Amino acid sequence: MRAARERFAADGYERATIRAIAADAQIDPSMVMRYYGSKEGLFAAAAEFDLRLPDLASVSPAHLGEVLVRHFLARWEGDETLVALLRAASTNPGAADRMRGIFANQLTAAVATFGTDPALTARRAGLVASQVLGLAFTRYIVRLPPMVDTTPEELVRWVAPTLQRYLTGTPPS
Amino acid sequence: MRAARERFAADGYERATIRAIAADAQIDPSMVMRYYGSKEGLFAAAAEFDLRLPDLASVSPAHLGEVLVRHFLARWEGDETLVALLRAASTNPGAADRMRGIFANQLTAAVATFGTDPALTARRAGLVASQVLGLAFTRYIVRLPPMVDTTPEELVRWVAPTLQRYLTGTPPS
DNA sequence: GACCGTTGCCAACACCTGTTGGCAAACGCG
DNA sequence: CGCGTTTGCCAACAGGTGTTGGCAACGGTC
Repeated sequence: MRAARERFAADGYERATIRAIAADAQIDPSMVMRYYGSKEGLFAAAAEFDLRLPDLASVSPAHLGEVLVRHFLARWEGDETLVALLRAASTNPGAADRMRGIFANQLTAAVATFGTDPALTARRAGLVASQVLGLAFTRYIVRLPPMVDTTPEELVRWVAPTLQRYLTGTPPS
Repeated sequence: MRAARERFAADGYERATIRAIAADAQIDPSMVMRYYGSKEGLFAAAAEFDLRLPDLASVSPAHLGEVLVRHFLARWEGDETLVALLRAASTNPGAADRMRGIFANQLTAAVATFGTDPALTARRAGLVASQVLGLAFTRYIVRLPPMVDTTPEELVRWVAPTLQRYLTGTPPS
């Protein structure tokens, strides 16, 4: 399972072969099939993920953005599942589905916990996702040098105000 | 060529097969090889791209963010080359290289045209890239509903202030 | 008309993919 | 011990991949 996540994170869905994963885990490829049924099943099991978002209702409203960026960065650096999902979502419809589900459900739910116009929560969550995923995409996938070289803390300081505005800012005219 | 771009944009690098591209273009797969040498060569030719960034020096400094988002959105909607590149960059190292080059050179150069601390231009460009690519990723690749349903003009209004701050804002303490 | 480069098509190669079935060994339990 | 289940491995299948070479038809040039 760890081997699967590593391969999926490093190579994406199509390049990560069952044979390579099995070799990493020092088992036979057919074992993978017997346990997970198919490659899609394996990926589905490997991409199980919980954002573990904190309860935003108990966060000082002025620090929502900061808390969120810090949380996402920590989650990303500590668990390569999200990177695997991110890579795979670009080419695999099932992975894109799952990513959509994670952000639509977990993130939108979190955004909804603190009082905001219900008609806008989905859009606010979407905008937050766009910045957070863009951060991950440029830092972990494309590896743009300025994004890789910047420390997490510095990124937090730059990006936090963005999320703060997406979350609590007044809608533009 | 058009068929190649469409396939790469829709399927990503590994799923887009030479045979399928050739079938779309109603030619023989071996013709593709003779013209472009290899699949990588074909992709390199198909992914040739110019952001066509406007001259930022001649833009009112207060509207830099707005002009940039609008330009990027128009560029993205009108030419699927960028989507192809974005999809492919997640799994193909060569495509990631090219994407890095495009944003490192073209975008950083544009950011450098208006006076800003040279030590910060790369970081500013990186942050802009993170928001712009995140926007594209959530809208065109993962297709998060709130990002797909929002009109370009509304997106401009939400995102412009973000880019504006990344470009001209004072660095956070 | 003779020549040569291009265009087009077909078949095949070598390789890798996910997936399947069978068969031997090990294990748990009555 | 005996027996059913699990574990592990090997070989093979069927299909798809990028890539190659050859061979016929065409088109312009002298």
